[in-house]
Amino acid sequence: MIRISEAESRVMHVLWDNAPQDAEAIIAALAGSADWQDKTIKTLLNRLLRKGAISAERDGRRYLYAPVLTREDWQADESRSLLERAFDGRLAPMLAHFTRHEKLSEADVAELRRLVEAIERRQTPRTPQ
Amino acid sequence: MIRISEAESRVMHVLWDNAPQDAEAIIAALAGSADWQDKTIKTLLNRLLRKGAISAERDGRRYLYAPVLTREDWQADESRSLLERAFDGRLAPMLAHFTRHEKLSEADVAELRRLVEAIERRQTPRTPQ
DNA sequence: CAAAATAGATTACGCGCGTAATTTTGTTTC
DNA sequence: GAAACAAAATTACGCGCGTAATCTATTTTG
Repeated sequence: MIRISEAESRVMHVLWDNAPQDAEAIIAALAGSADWQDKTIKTLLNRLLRKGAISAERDGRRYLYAPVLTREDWQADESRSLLERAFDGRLAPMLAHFTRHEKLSEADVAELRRLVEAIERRQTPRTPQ
Repeated sequence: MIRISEAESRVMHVLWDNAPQDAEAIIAALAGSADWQDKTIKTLLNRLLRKGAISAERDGRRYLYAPVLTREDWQADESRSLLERAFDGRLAPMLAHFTRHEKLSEADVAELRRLVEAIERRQTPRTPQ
């Protein structure tokens, strides 16, 4: 599993939103959110490359970078890590935590209800045939 | 916010399950799960002390350690961190991820349904008065 | 073509972490 | 009381991370 650091993940977000991009564009995209020198971002790009989290295709004198690790796979890795580390792998307590401790908008609640119902339909066919 | 490392959190789990305990008991409790020398665990205890995550009360020639950081607070910190880092702070996509990608037992689903309904009762009183 | 600019590659450096070993201090035993 | 033991305190060390600066090679400009 490709493990990326917090700082590296911020660079990944830029590429997940739009790829491929060259270093200059990535630096520009991060100018607002992160207070980093351009060299810092180059370092992060190189580390991501070495880890195989992104690819680099030469384009003249520059490289075009693109994600290899997908956002979904990374979210899955991080989520599973939290689940194991903090909730002993048990999903229900974790979901209970989120619903109790995070403020849910009405839209969140509606979404959650839809999810539950979708799962129930898939999992426990209520009236067979 | 008290930040503890992965290894440190394993020591915390022992104390969350049972406190106070002396170093020897903690070492014994970890003997099965972690493959650590006793010195390693002592180091982790000292780091947790310096961070203020645990307390140590002298008891003869030993210390009795107890959590200061609670399991619930730590779970909340870690959960929020994941939510921000990986899901841009938006809860619905995160919940969707969990329900889609993790295998839910029937008990999980039932629990989830109870949660949704509890939230709905609290949040959107369906038929006022 | 020489000089300047620039993208990328290499190197840097302090800090926390994982993983202990060594040293000190206080207690128990002969 | 000296020796042995044990618990705690201190020190160690390589690695990744955050955060760059410096070096190198190539392109652009005058």
